Amino acid sequence: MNPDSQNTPRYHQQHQKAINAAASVFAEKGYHGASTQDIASHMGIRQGSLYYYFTSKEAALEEVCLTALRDYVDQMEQISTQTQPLKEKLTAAIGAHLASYRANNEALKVHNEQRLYLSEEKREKLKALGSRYRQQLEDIFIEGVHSGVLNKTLDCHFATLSLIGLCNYWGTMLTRDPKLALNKITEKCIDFVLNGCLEQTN
Amino acid sequence: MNPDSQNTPRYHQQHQKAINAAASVFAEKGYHGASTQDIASHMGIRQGSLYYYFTSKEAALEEVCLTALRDYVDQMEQISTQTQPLKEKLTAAIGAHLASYRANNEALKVHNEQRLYLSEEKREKLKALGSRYRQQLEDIFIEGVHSGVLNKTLDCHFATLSLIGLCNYWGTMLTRDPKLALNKITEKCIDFVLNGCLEQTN
DNA sequence: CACTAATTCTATAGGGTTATAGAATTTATA
DNA sequence: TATAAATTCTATAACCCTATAGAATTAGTG
Repeated sequence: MNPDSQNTPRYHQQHQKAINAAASVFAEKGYHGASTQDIASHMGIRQGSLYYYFTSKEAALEEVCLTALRDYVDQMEQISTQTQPLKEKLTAAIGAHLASYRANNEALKVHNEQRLYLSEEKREKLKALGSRYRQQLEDIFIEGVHSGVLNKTLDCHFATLSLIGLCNYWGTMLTRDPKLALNKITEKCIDFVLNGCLEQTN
Repeated sequence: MNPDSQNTPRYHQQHQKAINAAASVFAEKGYHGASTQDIASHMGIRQGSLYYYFTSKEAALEEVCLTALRDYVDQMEQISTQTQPLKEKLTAAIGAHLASYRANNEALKVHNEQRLYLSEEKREKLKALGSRYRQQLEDIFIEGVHSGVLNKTLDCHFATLSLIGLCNYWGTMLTRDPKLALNKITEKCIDFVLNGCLEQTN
């Protein structure tokens, strides 16, 4: 394969199709449960032809995870740099997180559930992107504490991770049950994170 | 195999060992990523001999999930039927949940992450147990609302699922990072769930 | 249209997998 | 200790899987 044979429009288009097919198949069957045959069938080519677009099955998983994270981090970056009140920012962040699950973002599911099956080396690449995302979310919390909206004693790191855990949980639910209403879940998540469950005693 | 050859003490002991080995291997490599060879090696027998204890690899996964849930539901049952104030009950429930992760309860992790690879038929069996657990946790929330400790407008079902999502997230973290302190995480989870992040305005 | 480059295909090497049959061995019991 | 029952082993059938080589086809260009 010529080194720059990958610069044709068709290559880009098919490559993207391959990543989507891999995301879809990995999301449904898991990395080890899916075969390269499954991915090829899903995009209507033969098993062997897939290797024109991926150097290996593991490389396919890596690409799926990377694209998922990239889209995701970009979105978060936009939100976290906008100047708006905390609640709105948090709403935007949670909404974006959940919406991308509902938008059948299979790649995101694959990243969350399957990335551990990557070699340690490949996982390192993902970590950089992942922690950037986490940091931006954490910055929202920190800002909220400084502005006095959030509890002074809040452990922002813990809150950030908890919110991610919560969103991943409900994100999975949203992909699993199409009857769940995205905006209702989003609202409830925000209320849960901000107010907790206790009766306010004021 | 004689139908009641499974009533010897040795059979029970080895069967248990097999379930533990399967849990451990499935937890590390995932259901499809693990081979029956891996499980057999882990308990020091040959691959073929494993089939004296499991009728199939899938049956092994089912047994792992079932035992995990059974232990778990029993624990929750005890907690939810004790008469003590809400906060204590919730603390006990969260503590038990997280502690069983930290106690290297690999079976629980397998149940959460791998049960979708079971046939639908087998998953049905798990659902019954699972919803019993969820119901008991939800009862704690409902009781809290009635007694006036929790917010009157709280969606108890949503809160229950969110708590489960939160605990599963931190549970996974606890198994992944041995440096995390169980009691601190437990405390923080309770605080997060009860008070949320907002500054109280009283 | 002729020629080249890009894309896809077929075929296969070299593995690894589950599950089973029947032999060998260990354990329990009379 | 002999005998039966339970447990484990070896060997293997019958798959499925990844990755590659080289041929065939399709698309792009002068």
